[in-house]
Amino acid sequence: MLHLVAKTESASIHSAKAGTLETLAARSGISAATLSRVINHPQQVRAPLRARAERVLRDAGYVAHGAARSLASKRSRTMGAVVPTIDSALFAKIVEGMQQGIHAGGYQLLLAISSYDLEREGAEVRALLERGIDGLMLIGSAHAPETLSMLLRRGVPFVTTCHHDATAAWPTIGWNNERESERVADYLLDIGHRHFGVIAGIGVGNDRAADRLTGFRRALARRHVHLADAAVLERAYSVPAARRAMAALLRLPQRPSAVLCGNDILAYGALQECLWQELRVPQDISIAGFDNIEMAAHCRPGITTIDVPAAEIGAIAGRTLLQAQQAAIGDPPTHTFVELELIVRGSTAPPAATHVAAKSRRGTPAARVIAVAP
Amino acid sequence: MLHLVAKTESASIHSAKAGTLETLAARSGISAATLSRVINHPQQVRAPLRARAERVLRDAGYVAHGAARSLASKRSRTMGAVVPTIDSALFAKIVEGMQQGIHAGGYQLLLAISSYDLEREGAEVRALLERGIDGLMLIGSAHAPETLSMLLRRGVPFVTTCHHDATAAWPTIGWNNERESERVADYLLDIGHRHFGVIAGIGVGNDRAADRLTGFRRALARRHVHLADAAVLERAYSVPAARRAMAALLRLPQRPSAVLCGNDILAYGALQECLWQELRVPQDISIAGFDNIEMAAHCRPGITTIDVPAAEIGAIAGRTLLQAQQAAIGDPPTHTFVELELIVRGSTAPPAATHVAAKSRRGTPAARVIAVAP
DNA sequence: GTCGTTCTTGAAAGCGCATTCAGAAACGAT
DNA sequence: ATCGTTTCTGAATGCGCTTTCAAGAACGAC
Repeated sequence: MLHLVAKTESASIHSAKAGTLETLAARSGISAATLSRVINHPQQVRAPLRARAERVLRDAGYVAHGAARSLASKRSRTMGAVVPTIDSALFAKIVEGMQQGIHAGGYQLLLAISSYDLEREGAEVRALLERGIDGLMLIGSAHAPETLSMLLRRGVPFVTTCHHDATAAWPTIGWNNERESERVADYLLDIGHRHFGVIAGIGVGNDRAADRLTGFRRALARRHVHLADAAVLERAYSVPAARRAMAALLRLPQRPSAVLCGNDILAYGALQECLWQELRVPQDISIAGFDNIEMAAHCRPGITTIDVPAAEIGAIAGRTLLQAQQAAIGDPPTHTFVELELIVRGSTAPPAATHVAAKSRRGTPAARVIAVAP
Repeated sequence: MLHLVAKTESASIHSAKAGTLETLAARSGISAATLSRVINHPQQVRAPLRARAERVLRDAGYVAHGAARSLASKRSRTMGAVVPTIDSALFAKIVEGMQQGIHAGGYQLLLAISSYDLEREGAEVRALLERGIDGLMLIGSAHAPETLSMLLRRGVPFVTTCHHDATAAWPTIGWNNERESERVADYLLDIGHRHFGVIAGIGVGNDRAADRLTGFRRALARRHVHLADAAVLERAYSVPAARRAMAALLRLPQRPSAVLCGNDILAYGALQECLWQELRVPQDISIAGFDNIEMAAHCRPGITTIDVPAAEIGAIAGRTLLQAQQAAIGDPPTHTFVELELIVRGSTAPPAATHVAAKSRRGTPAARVIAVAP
């Protein structure tokens, strides 16, 4: 290692002034303009000269000065992303997908984290704008008005993901959270559940969490199934918080036969609490989640959930932003509606006889069930 | 929403030319130089003028042009990070910690992903360098020589994390992976295990995985415990891969009484496979991991592992890089040695009598056990 | 061989900002 | 009031690159 250091330090002396195009121009006799052309529009330079220029560039180990490039070309070759947290399999996958998506275009990713705080999000967007990002991905539909206006005013292309809004003036890539969570609830209703508990994400500043809760509520209301206020808990997305919430639900006078969770983290926590309390899932209680993070498939029992193709969403966001670079401003936004699948696993089953006894079981199992795993 | 759009579009017309300092200077009668000073060195401008300038800036909704700033000031206020993947609780937390760490200094994070590929890593570093990052965080000690030389030549401060190397010419923030995994093995040896299986990460281009395996081997060798080649599996960090590996270990003629895993993902997969095969953990088999990701504490049984304070490591990396901005080049690097803790949970226990029978149990339980959870 | 075209190429003009430099203003001492 | 200092302020310069712009080279048609 030390050897390596010594070696490279001598190299640094050697190429100390390898820096600018100007320097190379002076040294090689090829003008800076031509050198620049070779880098950006190779076909504009005739083959022989181009070959020579390429050699010069390569030999000097030339690395362009991004800031100067951005200043002159008015493009930073950088895209931004602001996510609530990256310590979530869902957002991590989305970010990773986006990174891959823009990588093809030679773009780099500037990442910012909002911690589920709209104000903080605005500050981050501003910081990214200041860095001159060429495009931006935001999560969901809930944003401070100034955040959006800042974006619109600067004319920086941006997309919002994890929700769908065909009326938005910018591209959205996602699905209808209300409808999808309705589907989960409908599925549990279909297999006979009538007593529900809900562990939702915290809805403040989080449209996905709020919409999913709304969806749960609507599905139950439509079937005239009562949902007591005490049976609806909003909790941060963490396993311990979910466990505590589940424990609270289990203490309810009328214990739910099924618990709808705002995402798989919550569902996983709920599941664990049941297991630690020696309850059998799904025999004693059914649990459903949302997102289909890796863990949902690999815990025991597996968690019934809605699959979200996170990496793909990120990739689409990236590609959409890439396309927006060419597109004329004013073009109508392209909205990508993402089809989600309900994945039924072992964490859900019809309620035990005692629960169903008084109720008649109507309805057939959900039609859109895609995969059935143990 | 639509309303909002309309509103902001009119705003855009209003402040269309709010752009540059030059423009504001012309409009306000305050020179661009002073405006710039108010932004960067407020104390250099007398209070009355400064107040006026601040109003001008605020009213215009001025947002600096990062590229121009970078070009003129030679600093981009941007730090880079290259991680193997972000879809891992460990790296996600490190990145998030770093983001928080540099946020204080007004820095933004440029994120790149190497997919455990050293060549790709080099390309990403180059791309980040081109963006003019003021500092960089890399994971581990394994890097292409050109990557390091590029960094050293450009004189960009960088740190490497998740390993410790007091001889490195740049700051390292981490621990000794060999030694820590030795500790895990020692603990299992201490409680009586003599038949081991190992599910390690893939060591190619991943010093942490390789070192951890070396540590396991060394601990066993020191106690003269044989480890068959067939009992050592290198696998990608994924639950399904780990499950398959565990299944293979369980088919071994001499079934191990304890399985050492390269990280918690592997341990979790191994655990799940055992459970699905109706084996009791820890009665029938003990499993240990590394990293202490959230799941390790919340699965059943909990996984015995080494706790890695990931977010803190990221934060330290960020702060170190921040400090490096002021520091003179040539200052000796500060290496941060991170103390790790062994966390014993329910996934490990002394081997069943049948296993220990022939062996005498020597040694006392590891001294450095920190927490004991069910 | 000449003239009109089309390609190539280099010189030069910024991109928007930070900063140096020198002049102006303010201040203190006499 | 005057001069010497110190503090402010604005004009001008340049960061390194991309991109006109115009001159020069190459080429084809006659």
